[in-house]
Amino acid sequence: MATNEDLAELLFPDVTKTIEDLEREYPLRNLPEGAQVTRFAPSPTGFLHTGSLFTSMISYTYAKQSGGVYYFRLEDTDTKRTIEGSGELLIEQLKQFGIIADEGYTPDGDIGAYGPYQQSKRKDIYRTVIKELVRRGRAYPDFCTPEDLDAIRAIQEAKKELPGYYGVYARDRNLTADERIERIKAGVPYVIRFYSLGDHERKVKFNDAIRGEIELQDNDTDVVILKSDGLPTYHFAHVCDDHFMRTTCITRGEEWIPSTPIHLDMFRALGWKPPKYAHIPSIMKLDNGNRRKLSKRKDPEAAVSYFLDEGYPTESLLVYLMSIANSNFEEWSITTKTFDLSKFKFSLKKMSFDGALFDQDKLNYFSKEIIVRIPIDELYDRVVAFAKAHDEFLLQRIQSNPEFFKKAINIDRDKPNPRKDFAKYKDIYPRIRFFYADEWEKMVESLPFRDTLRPYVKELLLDFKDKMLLGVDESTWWNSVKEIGEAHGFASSNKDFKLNPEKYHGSVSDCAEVLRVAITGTDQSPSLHAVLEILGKEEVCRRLEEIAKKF
RNA sequence: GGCCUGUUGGAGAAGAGGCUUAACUCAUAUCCCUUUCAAGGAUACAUUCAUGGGUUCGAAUCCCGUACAGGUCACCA
Repeated sequence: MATNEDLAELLFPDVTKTIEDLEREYPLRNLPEGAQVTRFAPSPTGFLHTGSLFTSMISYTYAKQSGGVYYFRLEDTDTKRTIEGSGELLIEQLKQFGIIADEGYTPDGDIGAYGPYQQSKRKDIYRTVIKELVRRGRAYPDFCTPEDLDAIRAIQEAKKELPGYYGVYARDRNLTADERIERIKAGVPYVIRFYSLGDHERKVKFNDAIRGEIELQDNDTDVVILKSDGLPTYHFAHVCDDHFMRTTCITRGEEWIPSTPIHLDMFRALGWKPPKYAHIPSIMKLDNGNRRKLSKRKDPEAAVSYFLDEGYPTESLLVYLMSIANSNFEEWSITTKTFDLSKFKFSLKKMSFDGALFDQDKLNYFSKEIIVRIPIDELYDRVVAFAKAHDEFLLQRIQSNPEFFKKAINIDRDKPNPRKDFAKYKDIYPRIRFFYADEWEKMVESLPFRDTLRPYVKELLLDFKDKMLLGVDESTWWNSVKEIGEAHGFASSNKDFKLNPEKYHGSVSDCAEVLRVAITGTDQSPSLHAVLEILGKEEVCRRLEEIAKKF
């Protein structure tokens, strides 16, 4: 009569290592008390999701602030969904946000002593552990076909019982070693399942680092741990990898809460100490009055690349996400007058349990505050970098006259109450395009002069051209505008105009409006004085003359 | 359907039996300042904490039920 030992040998003849060997190979980390080992472990199935950035930011800061280790592991066990090169892309995008792993998978090879950091390269480890499990009767080959499984599920549905491979429904659970060996030798395809000793009627408790104690029904299903392609499932890989990589805190999406009993069941079977779990809430979006998870298909803001393409500084998104993670961050940043995330004391306990609605307004608010604090030279460099990556036209514009561009975006940014015009780099050009002669030419086709002002436009503009002072300080310039206005019947102050509206055509503000429309093509612009100084006398006169001619 | 988690303003949320007349921030509105816009300043915005009961001298805070929302039940993670 064959034993499980025989079965294990038949299944994994090439495995010579034992779990003890692995324990020695991956010793406990020598870290100070309280230091946390966290990880970000995505599957290479696409671009970085905003929720993933959120989770990785939390993992990263949690590890860093505790003096621990944050590493990156590639979970590439789903060969069907794997997208070539997306692992590299994920790392690249994370890097732009300053989330750089201490160890882990990189395109140029692994860094760190706990690798491989790519699940497809860890087969030997999984097989070693599973061999041991088989030997101990805690894992077994299951020969069910997908059709068999469907049939089981159909019965369960009909009987309104819980779906799953458990108890009497676990068809191959109680096969003898002989029967198993016989089928394997006959070449019947199989997967390896975990042999659960759990009791569904019992409850298991665990302490979530965010939510506190969670009580769930114990796992009693024999989940598959090794797929027919020889790769492990998530459940098993998580238990194995996080054990041998010595992760202390699992940060993962809240959708994993219901399967935690499976993981705990396996940790129990292996006699390993389970890590701490922190289930991170997902970022939500309002859709027809209902909350739902940010969806990559429906919501552009679900992809981190969207924010990069729009030209949000990376710290804007990070700061926004931190304000969701720990709502006291905002007050902290106001009192300390800084957005430096590394100085903020992050706490898992302060996280809220339900997912926040993604709030573009709030992001924009933070981003304006952040951009206005960037010194002009650095801002310039950043916009250039953005243009190089995303906007060829803007790049040409900037390079045609860098100093000119720099002045145009710097208007009134140095004041105590600075202008906060830009939430993202994409906002910049539309606001300053009138500075460029060709754009201005396009705009003058239809100028928003008010009808009541039109009769005075020509004379006013001509006089501005001849008599307005340039190259002087703002109040001197402004006085000259007032004088010209007065000569044409415009009150030199709004108060005078309001007192005797019948005596005037309008007030200085109307004069300024005429000037503004002519020069900038719009009735809303930053400080006219600054605009005129940047454009220079020659261009100002040219514009005034050209518009005057049209009247 | 079973199980789990959650429910405080338009949004993020403080709050942990009396310090709450429910903090703070964003958004919105109005006013002030002002040559437009932006910025800034001021004010307004939950008689009430999903809902119904209960405990208590006292509840957003504790207990029970109900409703609603989200998650999960794969050889996907």
